Amino acid sequence: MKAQPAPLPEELMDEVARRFRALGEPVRLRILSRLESGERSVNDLAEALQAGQSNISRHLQALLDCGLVARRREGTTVFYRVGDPMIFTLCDLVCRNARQQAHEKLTRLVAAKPARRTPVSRTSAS
Amino acid sequence: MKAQPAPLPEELMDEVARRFRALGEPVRLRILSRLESGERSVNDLAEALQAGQSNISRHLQALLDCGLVARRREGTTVFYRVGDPMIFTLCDLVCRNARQQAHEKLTRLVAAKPARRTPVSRTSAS
DNA sequence: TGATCGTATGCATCTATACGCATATTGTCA
DNA sequence: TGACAATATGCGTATAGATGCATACGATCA
Repeated sequence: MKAQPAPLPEELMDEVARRFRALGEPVRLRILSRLESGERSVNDLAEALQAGQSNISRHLQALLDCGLVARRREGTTVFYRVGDPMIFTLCDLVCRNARQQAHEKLTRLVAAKPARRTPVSRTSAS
Repeated sequence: MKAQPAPLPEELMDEVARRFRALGEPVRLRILSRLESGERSVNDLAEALQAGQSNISRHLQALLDCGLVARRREGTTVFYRVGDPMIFTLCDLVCRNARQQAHEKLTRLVAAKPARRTPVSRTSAS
């Protein structure tokens, strides 16, 4: 009777990684960004993002595999839409984080006393 | 001097992608999971995760580059800690998403075909 | 100063994946 | 049924990244 608190089941962790990896691709983020305002067809996206149709199709497939988007047929065209608005919450959080760090970086640069030329700028970031 | 109207399209999106990509690696997620309970040394993590020391060191470096972890020296050992607790919010969200989808998948399977007889109740994680 | 411990890194290898091109597949219409 | 439009996919190539091994680097201590 092992009532493990189950920190995180191996398998689930891999699934989580899969999703993060899906989001870790600029093109896919751009796709999702476009989908924020509504569903789009593959060609729409390919044109808007200046990318090959097959390329976009594959990226959409990857997002679909993770359930990050959903799709709907209408004749021969397929419209993709965001599968879970949670995505944008994620992006907002990470975005804030990135801005924050960029800001800190600048602050450190300015704050670092511009003494004589640094011989070997040691990353004091430890 | 160019005064961009949108100060965060391309470049910031790439930064966001960088962070998601950093999180899109099972080993790194496991590292962060271990760090949730407090700071750990490289060797600690390597042993706990049954991985090579150099491997863990590199993963930590990758996380550090994104500011997802921070570090502190104490003698010859280096202790890493979580850089922004936001990480766990992200993981929670994605985790929920993964569970949800797993559940839906099961539901669909059951609804699709009234299986004549449940062979063995599969461990429905949720 | 030399020995040692913990960590970082150069190098080689192997796998994953992004991309373009051509083509297959699927749905619609004349 | 044939032609066409939109999407998906097989294949080859190029690049990124994960991993292990050996080793360099940095800090501590005898």
